[in-house]
Amino acid sequence: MDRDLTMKDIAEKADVSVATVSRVLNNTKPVSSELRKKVLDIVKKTGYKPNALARSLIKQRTGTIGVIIPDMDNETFADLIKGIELITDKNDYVILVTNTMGEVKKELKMFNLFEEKRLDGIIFSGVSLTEKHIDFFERYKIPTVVVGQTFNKLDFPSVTIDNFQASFDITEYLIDLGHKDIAMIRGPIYDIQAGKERLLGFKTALRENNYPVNKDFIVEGDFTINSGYKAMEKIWRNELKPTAIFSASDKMAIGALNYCLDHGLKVPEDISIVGFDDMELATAVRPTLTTIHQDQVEKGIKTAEILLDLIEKEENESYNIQLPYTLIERDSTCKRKK
Amino acid sequence: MDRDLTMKDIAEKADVSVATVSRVLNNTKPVSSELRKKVLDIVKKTGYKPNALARSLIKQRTGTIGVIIPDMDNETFADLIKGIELITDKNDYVILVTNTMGEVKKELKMFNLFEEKRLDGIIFSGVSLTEKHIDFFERYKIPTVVVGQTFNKLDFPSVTIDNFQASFDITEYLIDLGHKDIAMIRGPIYDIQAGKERLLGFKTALRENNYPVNKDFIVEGDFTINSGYKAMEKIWRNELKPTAIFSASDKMAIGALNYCLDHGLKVPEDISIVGFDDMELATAVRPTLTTIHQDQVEKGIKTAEILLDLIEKEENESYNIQLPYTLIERDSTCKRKK
DNA sequence: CTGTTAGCGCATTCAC
DNA sequence: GTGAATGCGCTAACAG
Repeated sequence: MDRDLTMKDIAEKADVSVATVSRVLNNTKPVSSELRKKVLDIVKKTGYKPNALARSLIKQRTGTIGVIIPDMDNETFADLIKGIELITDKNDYVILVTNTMGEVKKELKMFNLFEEKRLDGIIFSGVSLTEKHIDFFERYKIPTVVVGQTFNKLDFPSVTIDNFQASFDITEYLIDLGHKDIAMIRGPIYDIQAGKERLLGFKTALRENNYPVNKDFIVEGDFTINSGYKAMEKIWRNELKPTAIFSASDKMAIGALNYCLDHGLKVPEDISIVGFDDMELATAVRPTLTTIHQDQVEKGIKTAEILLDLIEKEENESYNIQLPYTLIERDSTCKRKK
Repeated sequence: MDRDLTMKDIAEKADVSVATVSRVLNNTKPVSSELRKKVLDIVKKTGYKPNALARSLIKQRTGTIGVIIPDMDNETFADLIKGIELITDKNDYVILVTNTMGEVKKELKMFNLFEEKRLDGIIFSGVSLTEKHIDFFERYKIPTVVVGQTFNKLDFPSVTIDNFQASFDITEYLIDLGHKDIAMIRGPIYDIQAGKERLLGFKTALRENNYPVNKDFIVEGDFTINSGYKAMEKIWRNELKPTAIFSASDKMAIGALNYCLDHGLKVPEDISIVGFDDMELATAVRPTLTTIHQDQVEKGIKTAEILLDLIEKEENESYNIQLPYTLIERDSTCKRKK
């Protein structure tokens, strides 16, 4: 490959100084229209493109932000990124995405890489905070915003929904339908928001209605369809059968639904099932799934907006933004049969 | 934010020259273990991280590659990226991902940005080639590989599956089950691989078995669930009803399936349905979907491997790699009832 | 083995 | 308005 064209080359061809070329390219200082045209012509003719590396080196800004998520194969995160990209693209930033698959080692590797590449900011989600993470962020001050979770030890702005309240609401919805024996397929407890908070909302709703919390009716899954299937299998082994299932994610709900369908149980006649997230999957299956809708794209948008504010206005407050959610009633739930 | 620590700072603190610091950091030339230790200690204590921008400026390599896809919300592309990342990560590259949503303008913007940022290579998929694209690539010689499609005008290496043959196979599979009246929900024709090739395979299989190709039995969708639903609706309006449906994507197949389910048609008893891709969705629905399985992660891996070869070995051949596929028989198909 | 020096490509003083 | 010179942080000759 030939050597890249540089500003010097353009300057020589246009018979001006590099400073002038720089000025017309960046509109940073007045240049006579004559020289401007001359430079622009050469630039167009040669297809010259400024070297962003050199520019970043001087300006101390790279125009790229790093995004760390567990797995973009999960529609939830894919949507989140789309929201982020909507905003970053509009502001001429670019995103460096990485899937950590929950591996702490990979997370730390990426954090380091982000630092070396001098990214302007970081967005991350689903990271389980270790001592090393804390060390990193205490030393390296970079604009950062967290999405879908919060940290107590580190004060980054965060955007989430009120997982506790949403779970509470959908549990009460089941209770209002007359259900008493409600089982929950929960996520891992170390996932504060989608695991712990949703479980808490569920339990609290039961308690406030004076229903007992039956330990056998709470089974853990890992948010996959398969784990939902397995969890349902376990729940159904109990003497007492629930008439409703609250799953902490749509995927696990689909797993539970399939278990029912595969074993001759009618949904919702025999058993009502609700999910959480409102992924595309929720309306792709039959019966369609009653669930909590949250707008991931919007979440990404908000997150990116906050980050860009942090970067450009150098604000430095820490706050948590809660986005709205809605309960969407579909065909997987009905009143308890007497 | 304080000024970053530089190599000069480290050199001063360790009382050596910057060259020495550079040498221990890059293991590029022998350094006495005494000095090496001294430098390493300071680096560790201060948390110094080299500036990748400055390094890239010299080495003419950024260690980042650009990935352009239509929409990573599509599991297909999400998996592809995961495959790519598996390889790039292992080789200490990083990827810049962008969703173009099919907008040519965005594609061109990103190509330009990639050039300015001096990325080491580009992978793209689902791009509809315009004159401007061609101009770009003729001027800017950057290692590039295409996935999921091929170009005749530009000779980039590409990795695909044999869409024609796969479609042919699954159509014959339906024919072997005794189906004669088979409808197809196809994709847009400008999508050479997933649209045109799959349609061709279908038609060819019918012709080779001396079945007529019924125009009313070929309806176009856009690969979404909803378009599959609509397409099925249209197909079912015909006087003659098909006993089997071949959909060019799982999503459209699910749409068709839902139309059937919503209108009292039994699948597969009344009508057999097959999809294409074998996404997670294919086993999430009931009945589970007979489909063509292709391994997107593997596709991403192969693609990235080829690109890295291109970059590091500066090879420059153009070839097309076809990955294997398999027909997976599930519950959405059965023999035609007499 | 180690240090000095010259750029990588650009933006930005500072003179004119 | 314009040009010459300085340096962003680093690597790679080049000497020693």
